[in-house]
Amino acid sequence: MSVDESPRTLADKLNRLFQTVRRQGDAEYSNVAVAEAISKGQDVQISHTYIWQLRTGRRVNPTIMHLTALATFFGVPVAYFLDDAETAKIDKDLELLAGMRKAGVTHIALRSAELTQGSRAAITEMVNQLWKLENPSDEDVR
Amino acid sequence: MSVDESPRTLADKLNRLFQTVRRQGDAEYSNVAVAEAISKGQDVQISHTYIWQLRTGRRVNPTIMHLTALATFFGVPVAYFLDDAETAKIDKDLELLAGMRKAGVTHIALRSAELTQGSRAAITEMVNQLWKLENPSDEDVR
DNA sequence: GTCTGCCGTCAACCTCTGTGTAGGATGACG
DNA sequence: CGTCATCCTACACAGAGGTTGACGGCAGAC
Repeated sequence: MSVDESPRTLADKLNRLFQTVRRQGDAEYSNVAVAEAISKGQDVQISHTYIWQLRTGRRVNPTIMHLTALATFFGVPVAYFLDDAETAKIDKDLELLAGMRKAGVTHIALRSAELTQGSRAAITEMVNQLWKLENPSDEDVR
Repeated sequence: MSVDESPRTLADKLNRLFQTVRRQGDAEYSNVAVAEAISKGQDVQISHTYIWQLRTGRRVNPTIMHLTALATFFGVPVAYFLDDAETAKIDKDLELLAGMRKAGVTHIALRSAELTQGSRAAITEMVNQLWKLENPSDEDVR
């Protein structure tokens, strides 16, 4: 894995954390140190062996309990471990959705939902036409 | 749990999703329906019984694989289940989100958000007219 | 009525996550 | 050199995560 590239697997992400988050600018935390710190600091038990398995990709499907414990220790949001393309896409939609409140689109959406099939189709068509008019460059739909 | 309060436990959060995210404005998805949809749509196996166990709080510590599968199905980021701040934020949009999911409306809403002010006004007007036509009894709601 | 289909519930079961424990490698200190 | 300490690695196994299959309840169709 090159240094300036985004880590992709869970193991990569975890290793990246070990590599960057250090105490006093010293050497990396050891698996044992992290396991002990978590077991004492939070009321979650975790073994150094298991951390090693996660780092080496031998185990890839931890429970949310252990994942949050690790995230908490390294001071990153849990989403750090889960953030993939799919999540990014959903986030984008949600962002747009939130912005729609201000734009007054909420009304359109909620009302449209209560219309008959035919009326909705008409609205869809109209929206599409207007959109094409205003976005001549973009060819296809998301 | 009161309706306008943010759900706290995993079970609560999951139930909230079932309650708000429905198809065609109909009844809630059944556990069986969700299990089948996930097993077919994504390449993740999950049993309806297990979904029930999660909803009733009998199991509280799922693996990230199953959690992401559920989040993906309901169209929310995985962080919804894990980060309470994120949960509160998303909950606000959930009602709107539920409205969007009804047939054809997602497209209308998302596209409308990208239109110019004038076009949006035109659409709004058209929707309003149609809505009044189809709902003669209701004078002015919401 | 009863048949069919789908639902939520339950308990027994199986799979795999996560642990205990120990081996080998390396470096610090005497 | 030997000893101690601490690390990463390995592997068997306990037990929690997740599944299977069956039961009773409830609605609609015949």
